[in-house]
Amino acid sequence: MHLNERKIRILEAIVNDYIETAEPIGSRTIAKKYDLGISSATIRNEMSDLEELGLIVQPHTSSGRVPSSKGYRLYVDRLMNRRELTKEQSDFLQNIISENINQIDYLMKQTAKALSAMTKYTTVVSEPKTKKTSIKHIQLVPLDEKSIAAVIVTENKEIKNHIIKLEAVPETDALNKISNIINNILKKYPTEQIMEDISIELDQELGGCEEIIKKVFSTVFDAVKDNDEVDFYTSGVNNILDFPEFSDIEKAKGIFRALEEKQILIDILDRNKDCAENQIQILIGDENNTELLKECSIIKTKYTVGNAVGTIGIIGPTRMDYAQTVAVLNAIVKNINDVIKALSGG
Amino acid sequence: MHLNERKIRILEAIVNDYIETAEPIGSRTIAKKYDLGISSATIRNEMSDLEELGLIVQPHTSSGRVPSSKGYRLYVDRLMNRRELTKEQSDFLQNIISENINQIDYLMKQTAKALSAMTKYTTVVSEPKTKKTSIKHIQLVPLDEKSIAAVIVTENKEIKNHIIKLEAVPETDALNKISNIINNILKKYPTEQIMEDISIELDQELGGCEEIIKKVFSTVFDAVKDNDEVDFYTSGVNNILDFPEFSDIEKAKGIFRALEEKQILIDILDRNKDCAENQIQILIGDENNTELLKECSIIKTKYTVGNAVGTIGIIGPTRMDYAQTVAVLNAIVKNINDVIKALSGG
DNA sequence: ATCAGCACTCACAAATAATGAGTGCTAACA
DNA sequence: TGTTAGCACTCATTATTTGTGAGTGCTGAT
Repeated sequence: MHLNERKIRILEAIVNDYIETAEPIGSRTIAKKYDLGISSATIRNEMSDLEELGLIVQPHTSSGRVPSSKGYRLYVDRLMNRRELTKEQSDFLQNIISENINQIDYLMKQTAKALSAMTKYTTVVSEPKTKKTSIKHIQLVPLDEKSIAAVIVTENKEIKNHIIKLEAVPETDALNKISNIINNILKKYPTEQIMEDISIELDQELGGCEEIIKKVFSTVFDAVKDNDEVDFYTSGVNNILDFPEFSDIEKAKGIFRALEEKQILIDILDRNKDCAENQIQILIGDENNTELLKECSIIKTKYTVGNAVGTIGIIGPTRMDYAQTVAVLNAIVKNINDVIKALSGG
Repeated sequence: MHLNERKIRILEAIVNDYIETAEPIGSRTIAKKYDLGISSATIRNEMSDLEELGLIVQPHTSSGRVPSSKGYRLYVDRLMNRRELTKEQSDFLQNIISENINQIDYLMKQTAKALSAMTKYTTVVSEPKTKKTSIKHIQLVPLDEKSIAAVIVTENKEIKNHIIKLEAVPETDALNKISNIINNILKKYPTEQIMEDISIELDQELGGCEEIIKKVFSTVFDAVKDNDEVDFYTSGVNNILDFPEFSDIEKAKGIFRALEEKQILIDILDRNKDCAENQIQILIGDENNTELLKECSIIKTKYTVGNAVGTIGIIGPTRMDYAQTVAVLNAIVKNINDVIKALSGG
């Protein structure tokens, strides 16, 4: 059966209408609402074909049709027209994102907030991560009589603090000296090697601070190791409840549960290693392979900070407004890249 | 009308039953289920009195009774028996809370998680705050060619990082020297005074680093100023959906909206300045003065870290299990105090 | 005082009917 | 041969009716 132009126009009408109304749509409605120049009976015949092609489905006999995953796929790949944001919309993004952002995590938070506010969907922004974190600089700072903080700067400019307990805390000057020794070691050997065998390093002249240095290294490495846990920010989770398809409380609960499970989100967001820079990926319905999210679609893209890569994902019902969301995502990624350039460049 | 012992026993039965079943309870049910030695007709008469006293209400004529806010109040103040946790329960808390916690925010997160997991209610833990933050120590750390981080240690041992952009970043040794100068200034004058007039300080010998120091101070003070924004962690928000009283999606939405509004939560949690250490406060129903949360109760208590004070709050339906929740909260506060002692003492 | 008994109320559930938006199929028409 | 008017049929949704049962308040006997 051939998928002629007319069938495609009808499919388009169905998708657009369903995105708008969330109600199954019938032949008569299409005939009245969209000026296709054919009667409802003809549309009925074509719809029957579209169903046979697996592009639309009937929730039950004698109800209107609804796009299937395959139907959305076709729509997204071939029919969806690139949309531009209005002036107000891009101004809104501009304002939120550029406003005095001086730290990555704040940028992530703001991005998530802006996206969920604009799209009315749920947004997840994952922290930029490299495969292996290598440490660039360590500075020890006194906290109180019995503890110091190790401030760690990683190669991609994350800053992490870790508290270390000591019998007695040296003077600030001494701490600076120890920091220096540590940094020299870091400069000389790659992080992994030190992690493998700390003792190699301890041959050097350490000015009688072996114990502290050992403690610092072991704490820091523990921190780096458990660091493959990805952090992310979620915003607009409650928007879920505004969609009629999730007004069934059990469905809503399921989605909430999924959004609560870090691992589920990580798996989905991470599935873009194959994907090119600045490209937007769309997972429709069960394409995300998560039972709890099988009625959701996810639109996502990578963003990079140095050689670290994070992901921005927008989660909505399968009938989400793909064109609009893609436009918003495109716009925000551009803004983010500017901010990041400013952050790391100057 | 006198509130005799029998009336009180009946009220207690009503409250206990309603906490358990969430269903209005009638005289016959009480007579059958609770061995009060009186007939349903007598109970009926007494219930009529209890209603007149405002302690119970009827959702509609010819339905069972439900405790009113006043009824819960009486229950909480006079009837509720102190409960002890079972061995398993306190072990559970012990495990979650004591497990290698070395930073306040991690402790907060774990606490929120543990409480919501145990109680099945929603938990909010607010960050310990002092009225005025005074800075104890500042350490500058190189980040890249154009930026440094100011690591700030406050009097109550919070650690904050702030990125500062510079034309050119000095050597590590020079940064250490500048850090020293800054710390000397901090030692000499109270933070507020420096904040009021930075220029006072700049008379001193600054070794030609006026510009950097000025920049550091202004960044840091900005940070300290906007710091009166309280951070907090929320956990178990989705538990809301498990209560039949919130199975109406509009009600659930309202509560979610309230829990999303930082200011609402802050207002409620902060309302314990008058309250003694280690005391548990209970806000029943509309006592929290928040329209959206008028069908919720809040059980909360303060905890202190140094001279900073945070709050732990548990939010549930008005028919929440007060006795159990108070017991859990008591137990966890004890655990937390131990951890905090370990954190700051040694 | 207590309580069995009785008439009454009213939310809720089940059963029934009415509605209407949708379908597929057929036969006539351009 | 593609298009379409017409018709019988389906079925979710809504409204209506009819129990049912857990509850009440009141009364009069113990």
